[in-house]
Amino acid sequence: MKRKKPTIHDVAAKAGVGLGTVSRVLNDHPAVRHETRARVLRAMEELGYAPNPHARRIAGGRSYTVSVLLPFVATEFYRRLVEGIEGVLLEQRYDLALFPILSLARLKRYLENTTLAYLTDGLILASYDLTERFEEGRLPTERPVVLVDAQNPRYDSVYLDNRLGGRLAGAYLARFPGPIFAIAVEEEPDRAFRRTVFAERMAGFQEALKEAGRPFSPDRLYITRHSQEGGRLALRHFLEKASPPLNVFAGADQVALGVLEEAVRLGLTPGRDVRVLGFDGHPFAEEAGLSTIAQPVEAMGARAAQLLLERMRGYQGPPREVRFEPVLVERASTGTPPAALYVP
Amino acid sequence: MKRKKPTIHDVAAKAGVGLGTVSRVLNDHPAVRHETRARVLRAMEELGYAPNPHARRIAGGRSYTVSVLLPFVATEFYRRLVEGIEGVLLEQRYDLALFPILSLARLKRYLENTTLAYLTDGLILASYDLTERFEEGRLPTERPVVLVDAQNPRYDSVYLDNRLGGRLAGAYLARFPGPIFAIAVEEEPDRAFRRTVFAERMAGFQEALKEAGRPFSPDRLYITRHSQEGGRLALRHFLEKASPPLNVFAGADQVALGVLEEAVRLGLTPGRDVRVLGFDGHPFAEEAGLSTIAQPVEAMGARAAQLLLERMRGYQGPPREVRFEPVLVERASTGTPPAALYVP
DNA sequence: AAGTTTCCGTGAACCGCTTCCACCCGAGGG
DNA sequence: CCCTCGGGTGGAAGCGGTTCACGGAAACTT
Repeated sequence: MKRKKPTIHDVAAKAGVGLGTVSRVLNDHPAVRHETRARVLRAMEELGYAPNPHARRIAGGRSYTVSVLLPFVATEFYRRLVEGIEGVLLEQRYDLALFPILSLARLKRYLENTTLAYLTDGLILASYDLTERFEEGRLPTERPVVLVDAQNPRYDSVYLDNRLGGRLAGAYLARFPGPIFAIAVEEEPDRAFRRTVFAERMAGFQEALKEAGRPFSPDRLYITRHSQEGGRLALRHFLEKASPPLNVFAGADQVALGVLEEAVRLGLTPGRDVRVLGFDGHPFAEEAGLSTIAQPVEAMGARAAQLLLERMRGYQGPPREVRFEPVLVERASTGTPPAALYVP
Repeated sequence: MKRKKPTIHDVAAKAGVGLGTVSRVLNDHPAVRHETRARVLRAMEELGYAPNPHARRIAGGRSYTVSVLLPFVATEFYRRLVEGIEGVLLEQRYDLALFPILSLARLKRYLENTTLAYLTDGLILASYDLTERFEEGRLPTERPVVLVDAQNPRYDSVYLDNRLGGRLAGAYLARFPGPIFAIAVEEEPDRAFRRTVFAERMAGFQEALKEAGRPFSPDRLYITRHSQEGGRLALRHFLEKASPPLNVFAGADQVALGVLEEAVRLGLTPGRDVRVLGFDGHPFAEEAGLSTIAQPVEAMGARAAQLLLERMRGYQGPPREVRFEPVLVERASTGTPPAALYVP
């Protein structure tokens, strides 16, 4: 005997008021006498009533849910990003629904406008700038949209200045003796998933090296997947071309970690024989004593959520671009600060 | 001049048919003449019409969306799981919405029944068995529910026999000379997030060792977080108690990787001085030459999705428990099969 | 040829909620 | 004492669909 869920009608009946009043209570409308409101709230409580987001949305109200479209890679970056978004949303009693873009087939589905993803109150698009795949560069939704980790002239966007990050890395490594190598993360073969962040980091890096009078030669660049294994392979490759000490800039912490490990495995001392600089500033970089160009991922997520909330509340201004700046964090892997990388 | 989205009415008018007919076309109802159907479809096409999931759901139909509640930890396990689920769903033209349980506060929110998560066509609950937090152990939803990576007598569930996995590990390591150590992954302090999988693995492990006549003494167990760093610390700890060769069973691949690295760093040879066996069978284990107790995560996800689809299509039988069995995969880290762990 | 079926279609009712207009009532103004 | 005004409230209309009772026409029956 499964009792049906109570509706607004049940609440109205129980509280002895009209439907409109219940709805007003639900939406914090001011024109309800305090005493009436209390009565309605009590009725809801007793019935175990909870409003139906579908119905609210259909009726032109809010569903109090925000969609986040993201590549669901099991990576620290997205964990941190979602955490940042979540923090702000939770505070405002909003819910979060994640829509992973796992495959090209799935992407196609998101390009149609059939999905729930487009029908919540707002949309955050992470990393992939899908807009270019639509006519006029607009997503098939009337709801507010914010991009994170991507730039776009048509929508609010929050991004990291990756070029600057690359420059910081270049300027820093240029100060050390020994040849300088770099590892770029390879782009997805499929154009749909292509991103430019890694390319930007490398561009900035080479720019800064040039300015420092130590131009970067292309044969010192190694391109690999976003994995530790990639870092390992890279280091071995570099060691065939030059002998220690050498300096390595990896476009991602994950990869840098691989370099570090391979160095140890080969009996080299990080920070002396091999200086390694990563990019991301993920928590595990700290554990590993990895110097890195840190990006404030959580803050970026939070900011994106804030921008979205403002739009959802009616803000109509022109698209805003919020630029975040990465910061160089020195640790043992580049040999400068704390004592040793590794204290047994 | 943003044109409003076309509705079913627009389609009906354009195609010169009634609303009911359009709806029937939408739902693949057989009682529509072929020619009429074609006309309606053409009208939809021309108008760029797409049905509104909220409205469909509200009207008692399907929203063609499935929710997955999961701990959003950036770990291979969940990536693989979601991939498995996604594969089946996509095939059936269903969408997937992820609801991350990031914090206790968020969990509380999911315990209320306000969220969208409970209002899609079905629900997959990963890892956390939230049911015990509700009266009568039932989630606040009438929709079908399937649990993965957890067992439950009230709902369909798909799980791995972790105890068996532990037994496999125990029986295998018991064959090698040298002391046997184990690393367990620590449980979340908060009861809400507590899981039992790691405990089960260890229980099976100790059981098998005992049966093999090599009972496990508790002081050879090290408990740590689910990270590589944890594996590192563990190995150093073990080396204080015994000298190589020794055998280590880690409750998770991630941790096992840390052991492997630390071994190399200390100049020990994996597979000879230190034999390491992980648990999970993630792709990176293969790259690293790590022996492991592999679990078919994708298959588990796929199966869960299938069970859910069956329920959504009306299957009414009693709860089903689908048990998956892990498999031992031997690689270089336990020294037996392929030549060397590491080929420069 | 009239009575049944079968096949297709139609549109009203309804899902659970928001919104808006109408209405009531007591207070303040003339 | 009559009017106006505005806060508080009730409920009809409508959001975009699904469903179901119902009906017209063509295809079968005797």
